[in-house]
Amino acid sequence: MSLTRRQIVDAAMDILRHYGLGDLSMRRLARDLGVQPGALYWHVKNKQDLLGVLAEQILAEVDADTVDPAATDGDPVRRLAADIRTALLAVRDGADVVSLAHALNPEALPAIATLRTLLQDAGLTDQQTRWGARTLTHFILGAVAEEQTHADLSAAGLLPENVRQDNDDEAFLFGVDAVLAGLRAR
Amino acid sequence: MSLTRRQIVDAAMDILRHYGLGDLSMRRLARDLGVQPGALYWHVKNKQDLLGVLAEQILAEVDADTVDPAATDGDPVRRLAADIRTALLAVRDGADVVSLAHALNPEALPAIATLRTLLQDAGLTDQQTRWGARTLTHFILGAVAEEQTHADLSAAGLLPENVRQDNDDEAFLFGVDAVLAGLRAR
DNA sequence: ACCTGAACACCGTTCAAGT
DNA sequence: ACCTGAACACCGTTCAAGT
Repeated sequence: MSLTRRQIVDAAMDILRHYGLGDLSMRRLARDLGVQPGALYWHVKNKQDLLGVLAEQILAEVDADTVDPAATDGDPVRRLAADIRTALLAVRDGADVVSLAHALNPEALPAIATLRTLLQDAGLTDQQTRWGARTLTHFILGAVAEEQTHADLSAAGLLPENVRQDNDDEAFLFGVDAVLAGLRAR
Repeated sequence: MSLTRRQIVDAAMDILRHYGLGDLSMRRLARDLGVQPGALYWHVKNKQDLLGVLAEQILAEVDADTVDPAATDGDPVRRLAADIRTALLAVRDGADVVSLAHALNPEALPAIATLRTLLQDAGLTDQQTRWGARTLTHFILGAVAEEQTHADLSAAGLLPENVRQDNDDEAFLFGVDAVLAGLRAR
């Protein structure tokens, strides 16, 4: 049986989950698959391309939950933001991976496109929707990336003295709510 | 005359300005300075340390402007945010460099600490201040990083089809204002 | 069609040894 | 004190040649 794109993506996801983005190299990936590095390039354009696929996969189950319109608890945007955060936290350096992918190709991530749709539905103008979605996206990715870096640092060695252990869940929702309140106040 | 920490930092800043973060390697830096790579490690702990110093320098002139309390035009937080953005935009990949530094050591960047101070002065509670500052910081760094990535991509090759050329200045201030309005509505 | 072998052009960091 | 030389353990990517 020959190597598969799926196998490559799965092995990459494994490295990400267990060792983080710093350990995810094409060579390490090839080693894990028992194959020469060059073999990967038959199935995948390059590393960026691979990271893009990983980013999509990290956010994949988010939309499934969100399509469900029956949930009546709270603001839908708030819920989607929380779901995205959960998905990012489920994978080591998830926020960094998605940030990279998002930087190179926004619009490619459905979960984030959905943010827009929901804002649009809430009755904002087109421009408010676009800029509002960008504001929220930057906040979400930045906040979770900080959480994960913090977690990595305190797991590995010392983090620089200040162990300001804020409640991350609360802080996150505080930020989301602030942005949403601000958007509606426009 | 022997090599100096200052020379190293200045040469690094030069590479950053003209070629970007992707070209800023310790070996390239050594080559530019006419010295062996190992020599750098006498003056600088490691690359992360160097990037931290660069981040501080990128944001250095921001505080100078902001200490001036005589300016009466508009919200001081809004002005500071705009000043930070300007400082970041002045250097290639400035937002990425500062994001890296901020991830590894928040509190180390005075300009960003000032954001907190200003929010505190505006009469928010301690928690609102901390979380509000985080929200704003993530937005600022994320928004400018996106601007610069976009600029890099359109300068280098093709950016993926969608040349959504929004007005970045307006979009940025829109985001800042939304967050600020949201904070005050709490 | 799919992969190996081998190369090209790089990295960050350490450290004995020199001056 | 400060730097060189040389090494260690890596990178991403390409591509002729094999099967």
